[in-house]
Amino acid sequence: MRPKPEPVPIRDETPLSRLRVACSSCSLRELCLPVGLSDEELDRLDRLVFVRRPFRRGDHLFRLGDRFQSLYAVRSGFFKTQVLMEDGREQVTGFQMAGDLLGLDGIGSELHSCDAVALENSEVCVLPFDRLQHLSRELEALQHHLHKVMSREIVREHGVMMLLGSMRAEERLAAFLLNLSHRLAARGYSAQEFILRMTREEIGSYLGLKLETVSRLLSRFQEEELISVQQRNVRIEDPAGLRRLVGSEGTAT
Amino acid sequence: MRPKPEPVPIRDETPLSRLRVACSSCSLRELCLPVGLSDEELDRLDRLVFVRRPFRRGDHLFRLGDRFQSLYAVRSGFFKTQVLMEDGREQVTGFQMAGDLLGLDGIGSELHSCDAVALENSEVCVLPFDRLQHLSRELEALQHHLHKVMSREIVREHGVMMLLGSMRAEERLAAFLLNLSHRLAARGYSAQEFILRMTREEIGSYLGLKLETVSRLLSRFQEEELISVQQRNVRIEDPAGLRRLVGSEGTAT
DNA sequence: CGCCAACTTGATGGCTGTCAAGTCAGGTGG
DNA sequence: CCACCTGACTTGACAGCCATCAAGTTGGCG
Repeated sequence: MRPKPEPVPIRDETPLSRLRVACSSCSLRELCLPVGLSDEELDRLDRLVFVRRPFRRGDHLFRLGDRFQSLYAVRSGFFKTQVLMEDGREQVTGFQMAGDLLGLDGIGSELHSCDAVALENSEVCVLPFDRLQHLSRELEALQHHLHKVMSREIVREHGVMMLLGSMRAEERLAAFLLNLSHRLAARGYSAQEFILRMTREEIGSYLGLKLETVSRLLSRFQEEELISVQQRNVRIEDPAGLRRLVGSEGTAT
Repeated sequence: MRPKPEPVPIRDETPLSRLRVACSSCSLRELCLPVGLSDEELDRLDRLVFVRRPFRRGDHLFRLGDRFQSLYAVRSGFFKTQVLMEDGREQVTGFQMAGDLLGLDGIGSELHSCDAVALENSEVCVLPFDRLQHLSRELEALQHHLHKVMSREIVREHGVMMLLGSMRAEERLAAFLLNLSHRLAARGYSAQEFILRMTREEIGSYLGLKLETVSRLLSRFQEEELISVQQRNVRIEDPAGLRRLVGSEGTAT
């Protein structure tokens, strides 16, 4: 059922793979963990981060049941996280792009409680959690930021619960498109035009809908001139119209 | 629409209301923040916790938009948290009982992003967050436990997303009843027989269902001899049968 | 005792799921 | 370079689950 992952050592410390990445010079600095750190603090964070080799579409960053050791910051590319039921049903719990953190689910039980899968060729920064925790005891700004990141994840999930529990299909999809647009814009990409990195089925799983419903709604949004869609290429033609559909700012992720 | 709260100072430090509560002697010690602290560490935690006066049914512990200052540990009673949409729709995001922590949503933005409402007469311990954060920089065990609590909240919400996105109505309600039963059992109450502290509408909101659907399903579960229900009194007659309905251990909160 | 909120139960309808054919695009091999 | 093949997507017809609307019923409380 689930393809065997290529064997990827969690902490390969050989000189070549332990290529250092400088948070201090990373373009994602403002979106990722280092927010608000001083130069000296950034330098200390730099010393515990190391890049892991790239992932290809379909590769698992971690799986349900894997031992938790590190958080991962997406450096480039796109991931999804999903939880599974015994009968095989799966629920996508989020889509992560550059600057987003992965692995927070594992802290509580020392085991990962979901799967993280690359949706395209991607690269992550590895943050060994014990060292991160140790450092955050010394750097107040880092500690505070880590707490904020976790809190924001909780708030994001509240938004998803609202979406799944109280919205109709068209509201969910409109909120999803607006959210994607906002997040891409925050990373310097076009808010108006973008490429969906996930399938209709993955969107549907995230939104609690079937892929046919997602497809039908995308077609209908196009007829109503809210968007243009061709395969995975999307252009938001009428953001205000989409916002009207949702009845809110579309803040849910 | 929303009843005006009775004015409740967030930090009333008058001698009477600042009754000290000893974590070290609290019966919830094993469920709440102090897990794994030494005597000396417990003592230091004690010094920053103080009890707030009781809440009555319907009182707000905090509201969307309130300034975030403290976490709250439920000492007795029952709360719900909910998020609101502009058009008035609301989504219950959780039910909190003794030992559960409230307010994690506020850390990220310094503002609370949901409402917390007492479902019955209740009492909470107030944990000023800046002092908690400061102390957790010195006490590794406290720091680690705080991270675990936040991580577990994220995992809990994954479970709710699974519930809302991938389960049918009867599965959701069965999972809900099993979860309530487990949590009450963990606190020393009967796992078999308990009182629902929330209305059918609140259950429905949490589960993404209408109150009529909840009511119908409870009746059907009773016909099928899975439970006995009379108003808010519930007795689980056939936990295995409920578990079979869910297809999983019913771990979602 | 009477009121009201909470709850139950029935009838009906609509949104979204299910099943079934197609269509399209990209990649591979001849 | 082109034909084929496969996975992803679209679209239609139909069905079922759950929402909606509408009466009641119950229990708690003033």
